[in-house]
Amino acid sequence: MITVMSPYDPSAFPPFAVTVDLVVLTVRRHALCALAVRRGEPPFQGRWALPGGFVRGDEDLEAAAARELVEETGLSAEAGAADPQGKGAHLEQLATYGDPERDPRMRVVSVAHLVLAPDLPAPRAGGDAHSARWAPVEDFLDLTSAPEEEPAAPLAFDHARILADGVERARSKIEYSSLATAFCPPEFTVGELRRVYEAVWGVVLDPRNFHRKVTGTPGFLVPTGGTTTRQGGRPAQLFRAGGATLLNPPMLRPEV
Amino acid sequence: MITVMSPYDPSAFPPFAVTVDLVVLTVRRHALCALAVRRGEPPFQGRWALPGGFVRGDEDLEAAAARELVEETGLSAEAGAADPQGKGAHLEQLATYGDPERDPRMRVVSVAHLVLAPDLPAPRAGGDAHSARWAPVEDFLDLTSAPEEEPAAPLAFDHARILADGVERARSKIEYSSLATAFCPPEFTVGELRRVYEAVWGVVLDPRNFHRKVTGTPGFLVPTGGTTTRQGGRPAQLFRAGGATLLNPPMLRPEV
DNA sequence: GCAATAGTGTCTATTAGACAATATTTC
DNA sequence: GAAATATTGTCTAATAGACACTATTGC
Repeated sequence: MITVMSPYDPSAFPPFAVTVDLVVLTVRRHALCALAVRRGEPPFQGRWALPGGFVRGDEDLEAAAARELVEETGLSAEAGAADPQGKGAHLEQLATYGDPERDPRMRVVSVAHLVLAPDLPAPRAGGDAHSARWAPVEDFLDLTSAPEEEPAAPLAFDHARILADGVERARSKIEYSSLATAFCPPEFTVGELRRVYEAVWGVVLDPRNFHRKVTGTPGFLVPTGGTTTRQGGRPAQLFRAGGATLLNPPMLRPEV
Repeated sequence: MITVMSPYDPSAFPPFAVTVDLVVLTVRRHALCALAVRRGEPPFQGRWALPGGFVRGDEDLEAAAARELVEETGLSAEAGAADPQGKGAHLEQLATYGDPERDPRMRVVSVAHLVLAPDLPAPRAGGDAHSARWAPVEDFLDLTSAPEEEPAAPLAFDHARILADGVERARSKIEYSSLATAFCPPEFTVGELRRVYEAVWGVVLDPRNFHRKVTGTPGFLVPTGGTTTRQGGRPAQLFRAGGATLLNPPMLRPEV
């Protein structure tokens, strides 16, 4: 006999676990890197995975993501348009993954979040994660077009797919938003911002046209008055992120 | 005493219900319209709501959304890049809503999906929804900037927020993708496509520049050879959607 | 004829991208 | 001085948007 559930009767529903997984991206040494933790338990014991964990019974999804972020990295997160000057990292919801087979133990729906952070000291292994590390996203994804290549460090569960979606979101979003500044420290130079774009897109940009473009886009950058020579060469002006979230005109990714 | 769950032990997790909700959009009579159903049970009995329902225990999220769509509208859905010629409507995941208070009865996490469909005959009331209707999105949202205005038909739960997010997704996505064709029948004219953009964006576009732009964007439109006079005036060429999903150059929304 | 819609052509202001030239530091 | 990076300027090809004009239907 088949029992038809009343569609809005919440007393009869299949049991789900809900988790948040985090795609935490940063730029280090000219490469787009993701945070991974090593799994200490089955399944996929010993494999790298995205940080994450269960959503608590009285906790909002975004709060759960922010809590996991603090536990895994010590980073405080600021969601969405809040925090323009960037004490905390940028956090936004990415997508939700609910294939019935994605966790071999039971039905788990994972709400993935994307975090963009400035270059950080080595991650602290949070909670019971045996270890944590930053690694170039190519190590996990094999973004080369050679189909026979396997990723150097295959991720557990469907986390490679989630990471790929997060990377693609970051790559497209820095085109039309000021989000690239989330990868920079609170004060940064035009050259540092350009190296963020170059690392995330994997391209080389003309420093002169880039400079003219970003300084000419209203609301993108605000000069702080200071200068720095930390890149060598002529001292560069320091900027902080302006209030604009949507860039008009957008930055154009070359060779599309 | 506080019990700390092992972060990856799925035998200890708070109970969640997982639903899918649908933002189904179409263009009728020059207006962007959304599908709403009238709730037959508490809470919010008698109020309009987005169609949706529980995800089954062995069902993928997207499959659940497609199933609900068929049940509520009879529309078949084709996800993502599949089905370029459009028997089925376009379906994509929108976002996930999990505020602990969003359903007064218990913890419900809803994975909202966005559906874009051509103009359809009157919706058939599906399942136990007492009635269903298309209504201009402004009826539910109050997109006028008058803050004292209340929506004509306030939606149940957090569905106004979900609908607003879906409308914004549709508005931005037709800029840089060929998704506007999802609002058109399998064969359509440039003028019909232009009226889609005008309705979704709420603007008036120059027919001459629009024509030059869309016919000059590679992969956007493919002429079928036929013509029609269903709009009156000089017969217009018929087109179907080309294979391109990303438009380059993008369509530009005026007065941003 | 008039009204309506479709489609082409032309002009102009703006812009993306190439690249020359200059400025200011460290070594 | 050489090398590195920053910053400004100039040129050119492409483009968005305004809008004149022609084409083809129904009435």
